[in-house]
Amino acid sequence: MKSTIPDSGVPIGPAAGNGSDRQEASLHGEILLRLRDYVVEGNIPEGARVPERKLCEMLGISRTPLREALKVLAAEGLIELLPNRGARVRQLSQRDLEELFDLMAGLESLAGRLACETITDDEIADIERLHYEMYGHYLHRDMHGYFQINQRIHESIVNAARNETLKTAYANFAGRIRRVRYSANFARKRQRWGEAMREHEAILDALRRRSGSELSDILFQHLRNKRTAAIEHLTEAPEGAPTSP
Amino acid sequence: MKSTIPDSGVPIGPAAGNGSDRQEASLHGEILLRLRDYVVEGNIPEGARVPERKLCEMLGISRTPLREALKVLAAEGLIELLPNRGARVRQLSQRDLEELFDLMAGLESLAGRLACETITDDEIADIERLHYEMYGHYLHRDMHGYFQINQRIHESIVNAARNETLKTAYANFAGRIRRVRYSANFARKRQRWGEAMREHEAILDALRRRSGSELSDILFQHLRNKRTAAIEHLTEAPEGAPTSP
DNA sequence: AGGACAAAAAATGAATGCAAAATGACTGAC
DNA sequence: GTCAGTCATTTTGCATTCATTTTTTGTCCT
Repeated sequence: MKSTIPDSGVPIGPAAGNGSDRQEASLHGEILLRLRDYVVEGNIPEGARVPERKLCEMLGISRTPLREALKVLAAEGLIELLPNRGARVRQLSQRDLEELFDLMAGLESLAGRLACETITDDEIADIERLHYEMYGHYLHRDMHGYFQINQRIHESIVNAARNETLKTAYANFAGRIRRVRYSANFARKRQRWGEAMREHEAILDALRRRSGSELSDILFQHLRNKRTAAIEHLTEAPEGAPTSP
Repeated sequence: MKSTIPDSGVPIGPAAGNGSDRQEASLHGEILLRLRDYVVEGNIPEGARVPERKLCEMLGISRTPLREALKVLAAEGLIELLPNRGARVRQLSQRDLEELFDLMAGLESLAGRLACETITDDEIADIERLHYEMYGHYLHRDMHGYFQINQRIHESIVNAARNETLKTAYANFAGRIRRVRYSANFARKRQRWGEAMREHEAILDALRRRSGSELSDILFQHLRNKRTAAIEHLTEAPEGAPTSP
């Protein structure tokens, strides 16, 4: 057996009904979007070799635009290209994950600092609403609901920074760890959960006072704690592939 | 012929003696490195259209690997690809520059915070040496020398963070504004210069005390001030590089 | 039977070819 | 004299083709 890609019928057909209405003018752009999603969503096992041929017939295109897309994905850090041996989904070592988490922490910390400069009362009110909604989920021990709101809060902070470049970079790095992040979310223990809630309150407090420097610290520490929990969880339950470079 | 590329004989010959010994196995990798440098160093005027054909004969290759490299450069934000109308060097608006400077400030601020966790006394001593060397340049009003050391200090801090992912991201964004940054360096007025020196002393102080949170603040503010000076300078002298050909 | 070597098969990297779109120039009308 | 429309040329986007490199398969020898 050569193909390492799960052959699930027609995963990404040529003109398969794309749920979202986004459409790229060029073929390689279209391919890029679809392939990126396909990889980010974890449809290809980590470290699996990805024969161009296979992808070509999956996507119903020739190799040229596909290869262009692969180069871009490699530049984004999602896959890696081995010379003369094709592409493989990038395998993130524990160290890579730590570095990525720290980087994300830094970016969100920056977002918080910048947000304090320009955020409006309305925006803060929105975040407060989200916070209380999240608190409800916390009280009901609804982890999934909690986590979705949590994501939206952090997203709101990044948006409030009013820095598209930062937002793009944040999205890029988020994509790299999305697969892991997902399982990491559920790694949150009860104890850590309560802690996180308190941290979120502190975040709101600093935001209300527009104390950028404080918010920056709190956000960084908050995400640092999250990182620790996530990494712990991953080393406890190594999902299929053990971490080895 | 309305080639917008300065036709300086053999700008990047096929096997032109590359000063550095770095060599990529694949052609597209080689091309990518050379084209990136070529663009970053400002050999192509901003917003200039870049016909593939021209680049191909400049580099002595066919269009396929070139186009792959262009896609990657576009993903990196150095150039932009207009559908069916080729590539152009990305023109950075003032807003783009502000965003990039802030992002760089955030990354360096993060680097400082992380560095405080693991930096050794020797590394600090190295930075102190650089600092005093820089102080010498300051006293002698040697702006060029000052600036080179300044770069090395900031580089040392990023290295001390021991985060390759951060370092790569930092290098990427630095590339985007390198052209501007270069002229911005010389924008430093006397007054701002003295200020910068004091800030650098505060940086060293926080570093010695391993106070990550403080260092983070100081670095961000330091780079914020730099940003202001740079943007001011650019709006004062909007068109053309200070050093005319 | 197991391992080493060699040839076949397949995959990758790069070049070329072809259709569609865009650019530019020329012509003609007002 | 200016502007609009049409056509030729150039350029881009993608498919196909060619040349290496890698991987697999098959055979032979120990």
